[in-house]
Amino acid sequence: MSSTSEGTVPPVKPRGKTRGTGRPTIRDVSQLAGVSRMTVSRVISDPDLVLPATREKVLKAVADLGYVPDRVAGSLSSRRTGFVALMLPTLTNANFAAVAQGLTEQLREADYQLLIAYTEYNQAEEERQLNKLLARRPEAIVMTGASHTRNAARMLMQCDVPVIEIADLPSQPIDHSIGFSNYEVGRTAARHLIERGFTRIGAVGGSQEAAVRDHRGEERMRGFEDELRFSGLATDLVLRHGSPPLSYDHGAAAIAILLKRDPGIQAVFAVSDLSAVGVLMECQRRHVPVPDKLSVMGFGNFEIGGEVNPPLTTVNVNFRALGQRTGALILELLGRDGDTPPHIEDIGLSIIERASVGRVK
Amino acid sequence: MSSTSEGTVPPVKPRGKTRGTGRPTIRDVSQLAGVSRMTVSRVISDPDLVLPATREKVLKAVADLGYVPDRVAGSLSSRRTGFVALMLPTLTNANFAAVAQGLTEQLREADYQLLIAYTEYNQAEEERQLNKLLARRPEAIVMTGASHTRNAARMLMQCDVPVIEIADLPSQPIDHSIGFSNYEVGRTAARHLIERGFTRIGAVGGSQEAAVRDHRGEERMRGFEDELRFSGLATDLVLRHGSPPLSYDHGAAAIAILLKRDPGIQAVFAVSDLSAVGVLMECQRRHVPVPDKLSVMGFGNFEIGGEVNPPLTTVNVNFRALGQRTGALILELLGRDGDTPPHIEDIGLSIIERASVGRVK
DNA sequence: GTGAAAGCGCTAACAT
DNA sequence: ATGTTAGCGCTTTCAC
Repeated sequence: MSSTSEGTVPPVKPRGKTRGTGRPTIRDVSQLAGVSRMTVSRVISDPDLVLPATREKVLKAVADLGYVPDRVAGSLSSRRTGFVALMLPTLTNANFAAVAQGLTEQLREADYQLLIAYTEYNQAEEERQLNKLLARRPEAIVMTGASHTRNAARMLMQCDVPVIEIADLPSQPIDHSIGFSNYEVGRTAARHLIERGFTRIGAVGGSQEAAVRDHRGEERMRGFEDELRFSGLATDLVLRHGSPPLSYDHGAAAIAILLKRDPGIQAVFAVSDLSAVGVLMECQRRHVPVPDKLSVMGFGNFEIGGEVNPPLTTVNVNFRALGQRTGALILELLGRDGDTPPHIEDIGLSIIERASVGRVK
Repeated sequence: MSSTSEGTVPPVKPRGKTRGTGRPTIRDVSQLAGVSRMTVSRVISDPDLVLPATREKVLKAVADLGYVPDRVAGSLSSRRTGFVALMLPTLTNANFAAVAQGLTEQLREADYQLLIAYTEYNQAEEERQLNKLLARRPEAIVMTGASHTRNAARMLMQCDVPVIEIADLPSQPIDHSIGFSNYEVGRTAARHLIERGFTRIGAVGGSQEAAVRDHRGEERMRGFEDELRFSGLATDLVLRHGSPPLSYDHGAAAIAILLKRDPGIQAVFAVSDLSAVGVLMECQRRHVPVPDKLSVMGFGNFEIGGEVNPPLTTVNVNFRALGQRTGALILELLGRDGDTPPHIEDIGLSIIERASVGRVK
């Protein structure tokens, strides 16, 4: 690690804008190796096209110069950037991060690179970010969510690359879509609680009056409330409170409100596991036994839900697999020439039953 | 949303590779507006350089055509890509996501865009990703961590853009650095527990034999162990177990081992809050009262740590601020011409005292 | 305030 | 298997 005692000085990074030296270009490599620039280009992109002997000469020149190909120039010339754009509401949510992870896993092999933008759940910001993404000429665009500004939707329609809307099955897909129905998540959760005999059932989600809104979460709440209504149950314990991103403290505050509104509440669904864990923690503090007194259910199958006491029953969607499927679809789409009909896929959902939900005896 | 009854068909996204139509270029705009391409370029990049009347004409043509400037071409020509590269171990860690968030907040205004790569705590992967990042000609490079392969270090030395190593103060910084000492985190945590009178103190971290290693976490363990030793305490309860990324289940499994090794253990430090929360949950299940029987301390000030019962004492580093400071430094560096001396900054750390740590009476 | 010419570093297409 | 030519869409530079 440290320099030898021979008086060798540790290497020092050249600093500032040393224009004039600049980085080596493909031309420098070609001159050093005594071949044409095209040969160098071939060695980089498809080595088999070149005689082993020539290849070695070139590779040596590349190594000696520390040449790193310029994909900016390459992209312009070949009209292939190798970028896939990904629009996310936020990075600080394990499930969205898992989507990015899954996508990357698929795309890495094929040498595509993710260009991530995030909106903080703000549609105007989404439009602004989309513009910047489009300027980078991605070869495919992945949008999380199906709700866009008028302008953003137009831009997505007009751009000549595949668009994939994920994590929400849009009623009017722009192009391709892989996801699940958040509305069904809500209904499924409600059905699960109703089947277990509960009649005083509540839910906690975000306020629809908040400046920041989570359309997916609102859909889950709507599905939940509808299912209660269809089953002839009251919906007065469906609470919309606070603004996204909803986390632990949201659940803690919300359950306090509901317990006050009706101390006899039997079960509650939270739009997110994080919020549900908040409910659980608040119940611990108030010595409200879960599930004996109150059953709690969440959404998203976040890791923490499986670790708390009691572990949390949750509606599960495999977000990592969602990212992987999306990546696979992109590879397929970009492999094909010409026309491909829209691919619409529901990856479904499941309930993970754990101990936080009981049953009426 | 739906089409009118006038027989208007809903717009349909043109699919496949409709080469021939293609996107509008600056030339299309210039022709439609009846000006030169340079004038269009000026309207895009610095509108004040152009007469209001001309500007309006151009803007109208831009809107009519749905023109989106091509930054690939722009980057090649101007030799400014507007990219800042960010290398992260993983996206699925709230603190690293917070770094990205903080960075973005700063860079957004100045129209820089993050290019994120992640390594899954794997140095060979880091080198591969670094190559791909460099090919995109970022104007600055942010590396998380200070431990690189020989090749990666060389590439970072040779590239002619600022390099900032963050989240770990390197002993041999390549260029700039903003971070904190993970070793000091460990020592600080140990001191905190020792000051409270504990003598049978343990720690849980990752195995150094694992294929995947977290050098930052290992530093924290080293600092912790050293401090115990300096204070004349035994280190037989310092447990290195499992491979990163360490999460809840790691803590749960590790504390089980330590409780077996010495049921009299009084306090434990976990390299990460997630692991510490796992310890807490396992203690709940085993009815080991925290902090009365066992004190627990973590690192990272993850949100969940403040929500569990009892809330977790932790060593806090403001990662979001770290990202912001890094963004500010980059803006400063890129604003300057020529030479800038290395900027080395310790953002420090603090202890957040909560109820999970008690005191010997 | 606006335009014309040249060229960024690479690759597609064709030629040998 | 390798080389030559032309040009990707923009911005720099300099002229008017």
